[in-house]
Amino acid sequence: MSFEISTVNVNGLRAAARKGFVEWLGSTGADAVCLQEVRAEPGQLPAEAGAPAGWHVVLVPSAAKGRSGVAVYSRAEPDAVRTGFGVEEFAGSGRYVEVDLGAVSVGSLYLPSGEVGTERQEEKERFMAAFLPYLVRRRAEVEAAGRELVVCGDWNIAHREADLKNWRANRRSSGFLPEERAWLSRVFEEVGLVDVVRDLHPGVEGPYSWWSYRGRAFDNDAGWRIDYQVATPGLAARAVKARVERAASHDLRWSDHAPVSVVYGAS
Amino acid sequence: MSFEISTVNVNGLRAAARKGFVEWLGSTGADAVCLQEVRAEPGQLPAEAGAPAGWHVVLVPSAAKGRSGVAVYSRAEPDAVRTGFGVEEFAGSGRYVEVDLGAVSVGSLYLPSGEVGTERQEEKERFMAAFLPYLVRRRAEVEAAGRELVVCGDWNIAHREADLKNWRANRRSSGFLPEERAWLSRVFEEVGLVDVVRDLHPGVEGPYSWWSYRGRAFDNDAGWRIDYQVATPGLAARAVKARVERAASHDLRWSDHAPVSVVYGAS
DNA sequence: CTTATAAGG
DNA sequence: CCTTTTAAG
Repeated sequence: MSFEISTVNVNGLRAAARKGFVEWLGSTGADAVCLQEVRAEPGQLPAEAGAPAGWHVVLVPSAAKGRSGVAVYSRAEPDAVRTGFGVEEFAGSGRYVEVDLGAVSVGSLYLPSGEVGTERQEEKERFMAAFLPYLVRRRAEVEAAGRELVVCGDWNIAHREADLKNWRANRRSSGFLPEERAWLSRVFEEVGLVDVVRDLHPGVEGPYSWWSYRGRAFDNDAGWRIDYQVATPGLAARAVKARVERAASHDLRWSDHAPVSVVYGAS
Repeated sequence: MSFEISTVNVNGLRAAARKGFVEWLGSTGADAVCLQEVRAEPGQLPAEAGAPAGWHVVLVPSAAKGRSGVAVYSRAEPDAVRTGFGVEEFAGSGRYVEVDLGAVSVGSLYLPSGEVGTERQEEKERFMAAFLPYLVRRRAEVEAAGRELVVCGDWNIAHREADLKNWRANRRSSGFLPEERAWLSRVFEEVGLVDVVRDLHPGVEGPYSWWSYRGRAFDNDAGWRIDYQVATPGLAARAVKARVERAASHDLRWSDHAPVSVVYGAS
């Protein structure tokens, strides 16, 4: 049986729920949906967003109110849930959760956004340094058990020039720094995980998954591809279809990111 | 010649301007309009609200950004402008301004709102204690010069039971405390200024000028009369008509207060 | 419930 | 530009 996974940074689930997330969730064919930047605790959400009928919800908020927060919504009940990735500094940061759904472990990642020359960029780099060994370990564990892993989410890094519209102007911008791009290359080349959407669509621009709310970024399609599904090779080989659900108009947007969805065929 | 004065707490002029204040200002027949809670500096306002054609604007913001702020809009250019009332603690608080328009001085007052048991209630009481002597002095000065005075604004006190819908439930609420009501009585009885709207309409409930945004206060007309025109007896005797411009529907509200307007006949 | 603010993105 | 928080009302 095939299954579909979607991932989207909702930029505040309370606001997204008012603007169209609930309708999107009702119409998606996905079996699992990974969310980032929920920016709310379960009790702050309306039931149709926080406990929708037909879905199991695992929500890991940040200890800091109104910040970060990741979730996995799944039609099947998860067999297991793991919160965080075992690094003290990022415990309680609401940036990673992983659920087991049959033979696949599905992670929802919200990698910190940075700003060059600030402490937030240093935090982003510490996160990257801490998360890479976790990926190495998880790949080994998962494959030793005959299972697969996909880490979905907002990785806050565009990998190559084809992954953002204005790459020349952004060579010194956080999210496209050489050291960030090199780190992502290590995830793909050293750890051996696969950028599923790029694997299915080599040699195309984008598809972008984030457009700033500032200026005319959305109208000009001045986007970035920073939301990924990063999978073990065995699972990546089963990916048959990928799409980014870019809103048809500004009025239909309910986040500054768009859902990135992948259909995986039967094993 | 008769003239009309309106007073209204706009609860943030930027928000009010988006919701209907500009249209109201364009349709009013008033010669002078006193505003309270402007909550903006002139440069933060769109021209149609901050510098409308046909009006002279005197705006006194608070030193604290986004707080308080009073203004007088007048069709004639003021002959003089006085800011504050000469008490150090409330200098820069954006709570009082007075302009001279011919033989009448028009003040715009935003008396602090309080909350029982808090420092804000103590500040309200210090303001009251400091403002009363100012009124005494100004009445004497104005009348000695053969002029009149009207202090318009949000006094944040309902005087009598007829001045709020739920007076029993609010006997211990800031805005209807015995000491606040007694202070207003002193303004009327000792200082000898006149509550113009009540003088024209004795023995009626209200008319209320403020309805909380919380709950169903507006729909239930659970209002308070806390916005006043308080005038020297000579001017009060010339008042011929008063009204509160309560919005016809929730959708037409552009503030939690409504304009209180008085027509004064020729002297 | 609504207006501001500030920080975050 | 947008969503949060916090303070104020």
